[in-house]
Amino acid sequence: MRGKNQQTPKPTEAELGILNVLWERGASTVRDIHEAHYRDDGTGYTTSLKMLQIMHAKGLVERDDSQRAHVYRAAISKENNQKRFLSDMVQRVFDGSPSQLVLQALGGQPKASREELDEIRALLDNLESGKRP
Amino acid sequence: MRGKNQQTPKPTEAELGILNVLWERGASTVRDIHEAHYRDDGTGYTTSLKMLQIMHAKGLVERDDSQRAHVYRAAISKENNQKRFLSDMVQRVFDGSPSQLVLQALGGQPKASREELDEIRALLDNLESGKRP
DNA sequence: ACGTGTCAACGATATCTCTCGTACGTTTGG
DNA sequence: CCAAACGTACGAGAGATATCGTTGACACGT
Repeated sequence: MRGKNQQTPKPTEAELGILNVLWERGASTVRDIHEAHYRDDGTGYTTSLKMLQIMHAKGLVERDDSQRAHVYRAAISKENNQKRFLSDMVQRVFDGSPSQLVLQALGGQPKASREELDEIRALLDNLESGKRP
Repeated sequence: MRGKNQQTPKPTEAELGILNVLWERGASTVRDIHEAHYRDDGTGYTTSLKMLQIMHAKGLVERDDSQRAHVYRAAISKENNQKRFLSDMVQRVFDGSPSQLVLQALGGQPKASREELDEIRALLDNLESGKRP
């Protein structure tokens, strides 16, 4: 089905919520994920299950079905997913200019702390001094 | 109409494409927008029209219907929309940490030019010296 | 006055995402 | 040994998004 597709599709809203659980807890059963993420909103267990199945069909998660309760884990890394969303957003909202995004992000309401600013500055120094292949 | 709901909904994918055209060209007729944006993909004219009508109903665009060919213009600024998307994304993909987004954006593949890096550095200096909301 | 072409308005449809109910198999406690 | 609990699979269906066809109004040249 997806033999040639080099790229997994971009996760949807609900899928992202599940992926966040997997990135945080590591490999988990459907029950675990459901308890951790859908505790309050009254969502049914089968909804979680269906989500995982869909995500598995899309290649977003992998699973170990050797046990009765299948164990799912994220098939893409959190950082990779962040880059994916980032580049999509740069393309669609920031005219393909990453720095424009950075400027807007730094000037935004949720202010970055002093430490974080320093961290960013450090990264800037790193980028400027050594050209990384 | 401006009393209670001052928040326009977040633009969808297709709506964003149209908004980009409006931000670039300024106020335009449906025909203009259609020619500029849907030239290649064979999308019909009525599709463009319908999108503009939907966006108008949502408050994403305003229009001047004094002429026969109505003239549409964006009802939200590009910068505002960028902030909107940015904060949504920070929340959903970056655990609410804007600096994490910045770090990922700077470290990513898409080249950030020397000039852009300097610009970012300048902004950093600005942020550290004087606090201006 | 009339036909031709452009336009807005509206409804119908296809597709995607998310949710749940039901069916059915497996494990386990009494 | 059997029933209750737990697990997966599957399909139906609600809601949103995007696309298109059709209809009627209006302007303009001849």
